Amino acid sequence: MLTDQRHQLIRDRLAAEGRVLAGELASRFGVSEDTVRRDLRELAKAGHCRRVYGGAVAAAPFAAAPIGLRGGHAVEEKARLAGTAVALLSRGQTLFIDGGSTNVAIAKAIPRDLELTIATNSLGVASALSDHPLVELTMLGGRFVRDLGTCVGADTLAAIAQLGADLFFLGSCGLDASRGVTAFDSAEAEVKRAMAKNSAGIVIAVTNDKLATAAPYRVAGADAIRHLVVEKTAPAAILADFERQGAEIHFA
Amino acid sequence: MLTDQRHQLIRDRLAAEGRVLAGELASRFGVSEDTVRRDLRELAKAGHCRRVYGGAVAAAPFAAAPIGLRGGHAVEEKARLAGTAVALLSRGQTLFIDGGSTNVAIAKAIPRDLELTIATNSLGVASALSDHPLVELTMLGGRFVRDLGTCVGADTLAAIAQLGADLFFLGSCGLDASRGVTAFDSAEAEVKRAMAKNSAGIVIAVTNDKLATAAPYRVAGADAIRHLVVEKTAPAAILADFERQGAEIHFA
DNA sequence: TTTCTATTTGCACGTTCTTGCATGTTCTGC
DNA sequence: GCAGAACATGCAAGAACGTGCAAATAGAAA
Repeated sequence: MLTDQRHQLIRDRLAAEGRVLAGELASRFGVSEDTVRRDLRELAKAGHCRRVYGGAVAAAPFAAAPIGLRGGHAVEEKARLAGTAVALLSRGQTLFIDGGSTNVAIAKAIPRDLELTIATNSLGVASALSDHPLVELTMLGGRFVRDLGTCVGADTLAAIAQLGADLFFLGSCGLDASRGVTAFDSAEAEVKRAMAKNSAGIVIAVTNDKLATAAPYRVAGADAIRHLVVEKTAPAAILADFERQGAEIHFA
Repeated sequence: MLTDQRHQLIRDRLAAEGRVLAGELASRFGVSEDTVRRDLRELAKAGHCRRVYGGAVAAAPFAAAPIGLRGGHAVEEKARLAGTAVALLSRGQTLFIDGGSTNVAIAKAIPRDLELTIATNSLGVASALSDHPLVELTMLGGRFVRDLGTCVGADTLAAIAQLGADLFFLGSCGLDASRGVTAFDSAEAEVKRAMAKNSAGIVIAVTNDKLATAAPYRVAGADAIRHLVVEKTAPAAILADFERQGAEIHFA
């Protein structure tokens, strides 16, 4: 196994789970723990992770994610959500992924050996996927909105209209059992609606702070959500409301 | 087996698997590992892959390589070219910028206080511009080509057809006074042609190694070039040919 | 075809890199 | 504070590497 390959796999695992254990990696790769420790030391030196006793944890991705990763605190939590979310994927599927830091984390967590077709209007997601050799990637162009890191507008909508997907990873929004899925921006909401319309199922992965909140623009009803990926500590009462409307709950 | 044939097979394998092993390729092709190493060295020099101990991995086309010292000179030279190229810009202009590392350098070099409208099909250029507050940015979507870091295809062409620009920064191509501007990829050439058609002027910034070279697909004649940005050490004889056909030469 | 030249290839050599082990040190949980 | 795990460091074996050189090969010229 190539050193570089090991490094990549460790980074994948860091993106998916937020942490790695030296011993576990050693047995997985079939190398000594010393070698793993050397790898982790180098990755830490390059800023890809932070070394801790027993392994390493994901570092705040400054350089890796130039766009729209504002929430630096919840990095590890988002990586955990992402790891659970990508477990929903299977080979050959077609996905819509829109913007938001959680969706960037999900894009990073997608295994490199998984064959997928993905369309996204997020520059961050596209960048994260640009080194996944088996992903057929379509960039949905349009007017670039700096604050969101995504493309919106008529061109974006026209491109979406020509596509259909198995799953739509809907990100960065308000989420309320009665008001449904909502967005902060009109044009953004329009794009999300178009993606939702052309998808067989919607997946939403959220941290607790998004639960039971709402934004001005409505995207879809809560009953449109097929998979809801949440933290272990999410309030059961809120989740029950979504579950009643047909959502499948996945705990990260 | 022909050298070019081997190179192509290696590139195919890199595209499919993201990595290759020197020993594996040697036995597969029936040549010595030395030959394979030479191949990998050349492919790496051409930017098609990154050399690692034991083999090579697919190159990240537009990823900034701050650590790599190998291309240190080229990076510095490209930054100098970029600085000269952005001096051609003035407030309120509309630009097309396509892919290539030189264009990413140019995008980075654009002053943050300059008001511009820019359309690009390059993920790297878009990322570089995503923190320029006064740039109105349009992402030209389409099928994403990993090797180029750009979007191509019918969607891209359709989006370009709706736009017009003052200047087109045409990147990463072969450049010859008689054969004109050429590209390595058919779809890429098509996009460049569309951008050229809808632009009032073409700007090309090249390092010396691109001068007097040609690729299979023709994009435009040498007489279409309005501004040619070159290194100070560029051969005067070659430049004279371009100047005769109407290009304005700018030394970085 | 034959000859000449330029390129490619394989081999030998010395060098560099990676890796696992041994050693001694540091950290964590009890 | 103690025991054990995790760690850093030094070291040696082996693999991978680059380079110089000669043989082999391809392509052009005669």
